[in-house]
Amino acid sequence: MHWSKQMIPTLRDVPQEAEIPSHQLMLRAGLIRKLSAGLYTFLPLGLKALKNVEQIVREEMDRAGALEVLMPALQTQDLWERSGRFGVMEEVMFKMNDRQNRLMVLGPTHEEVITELVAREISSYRQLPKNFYQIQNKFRDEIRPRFGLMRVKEFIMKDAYSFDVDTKAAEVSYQAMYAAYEHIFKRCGLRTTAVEADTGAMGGKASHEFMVVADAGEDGLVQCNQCTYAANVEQAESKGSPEPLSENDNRPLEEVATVNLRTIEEVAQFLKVPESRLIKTLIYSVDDKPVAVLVPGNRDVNEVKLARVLQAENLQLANDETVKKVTGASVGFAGGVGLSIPVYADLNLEGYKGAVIGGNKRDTHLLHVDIARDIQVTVYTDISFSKDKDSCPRCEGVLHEKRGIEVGHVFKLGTAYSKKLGAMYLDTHGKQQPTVMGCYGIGISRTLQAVIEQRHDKDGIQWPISLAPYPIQVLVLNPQHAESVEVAERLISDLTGIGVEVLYDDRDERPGVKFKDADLIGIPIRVSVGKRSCGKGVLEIKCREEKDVHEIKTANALDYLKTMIEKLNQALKPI
RNA sequence: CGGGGCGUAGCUCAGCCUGGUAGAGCGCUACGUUCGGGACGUAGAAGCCGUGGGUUCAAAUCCCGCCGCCCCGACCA
Repeated sequence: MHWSKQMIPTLRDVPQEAEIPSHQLMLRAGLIRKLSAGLYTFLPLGLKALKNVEQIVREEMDRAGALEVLMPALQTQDLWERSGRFGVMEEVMFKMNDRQNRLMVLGPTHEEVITELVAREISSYRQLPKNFYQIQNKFRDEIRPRFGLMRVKEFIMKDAYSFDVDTKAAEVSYQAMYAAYEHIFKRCGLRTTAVEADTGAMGGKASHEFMVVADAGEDGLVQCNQCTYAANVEQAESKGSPEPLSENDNRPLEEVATVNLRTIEEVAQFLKVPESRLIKTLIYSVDDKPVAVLVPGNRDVNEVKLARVLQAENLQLANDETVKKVTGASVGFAGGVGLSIPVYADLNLEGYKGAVIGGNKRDTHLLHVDIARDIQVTVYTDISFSKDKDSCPRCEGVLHEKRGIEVGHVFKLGTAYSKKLGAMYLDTHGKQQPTVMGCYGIGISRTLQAVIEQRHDKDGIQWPISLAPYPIQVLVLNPQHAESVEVAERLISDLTGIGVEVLYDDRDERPGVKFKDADLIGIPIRVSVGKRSCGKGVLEIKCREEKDVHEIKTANALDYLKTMIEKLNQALKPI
């Protein structure tokens, strides 16, 4: 492909709209252009790379025995009513009416559609297991699209759904997908970390997210420095901090005036104690009943964990009025002592002594709190967020907090959808059973951007050869120099002959411009031809990821390049 | 949706405070000189100053509304 015939609108300046490196580079390298917030056009180079991701995903899904289908993006609302998810998902769905005034939605995901299909088509254990996948556009009315392709309103996703006869068989399907995901991301040149995750609005029993560790990530995760434990912070078990939080203090409770000091920070500063010495008391409304929640002053309540512990449908911080009624004081002075509502205390607080807590009285806190002595705790349980440097819940190691981009997610769904939508089969005894489901997503477009986020330098993208729009780029430094052109075109024709697609920078530009653009768009192998190299009878070959330029005799160049491509491919082979 | 910022040429931005001829660099077109890491000269094209209203003799500039975009938060497979 001649550069002059391609459409590669590289930019010298960073567009104002882009903040993170991968987003900036996608725009500058001419991969994408924005139509509107959260909506992007893929330009030719971006589309080629995207299709390469798709192809890898397709190959690995096929290899894992999944069957490709394509479901409609446009769906009827009643399907969502039947699964009972219309309520939870309504906010993110684009909705419209057809000409018969039926309410339609653009699919944010496809559990409903596939389960409906399976309900109709599968009726016997003999037809199971099955795993269906598709690569298709999903639509979500995101509250805040951001970071280029990271979070958008329309994006490309691979979603797969497995159906099994029982939990044990479903586990096999789950593991097969987990393994396929490891292969996929490895082939994409990504380093990912699989973390235990919350299942959120998907429902279901267990899940893992595949994270690309990056500062620009939207999710927090913790990872053990010794064992393999890693989890989303939403989910991570908290074994607490290794540092001792309390001191041996057997003095009786004592009131202290804390006039207008409401926040943990203010009180800690005033009393000159570390924030961890305070006990944070929060009043929650749980399905309209108040409960008190106690966590160390330096930790935050994890509402996901809390909701799980309380088996709550609806959980929110209580309003000021309730707080006053329950504690007798306004927000800021609530404390766990002497409350007549259930008190849930974080595990980290067990055995706390010498603590400080709100006095349930305006402008008052209590000193020398001994939680066992002074507070009627209903139960100690894990309800706070894990923090950097917490002890690992699995071993003696220490957890480290990182940011991650979620590129894939695998869920064990159980039978919730199959029961609601009637995806039943007859077992060997002729009994009706619900299929046991799993679902597995990969953000294709997001993965593409995550690769750039992880593989770039100050000059531009560093594509893995598996995703690169072209594996090789040939620069003719001076198109006026007939011999250069001749040498270049002969090489290109040789490469094309063995099935290697080449980007040929034939533009009448100064060499510097071509070098800069080559680095920016990140083609893995660069071959330059100029007067100098022609004089020596060599070609200059450089790997985008390496510094050194290799001078290779023109006659040997083809073999050299073949080996180089092979080597680059080899490095991306899954184990 | 709450908080913050920004909308002026294709891109990056100045001009706005203190109202009076719409600017720079890059990019683009033509010609010439150049030609191994984003060249130089000359001549050009290109802007409803986001949008609607108001104030004023006069608005890119001051005031009000709206729209769009970006960031933080809340929210979210």
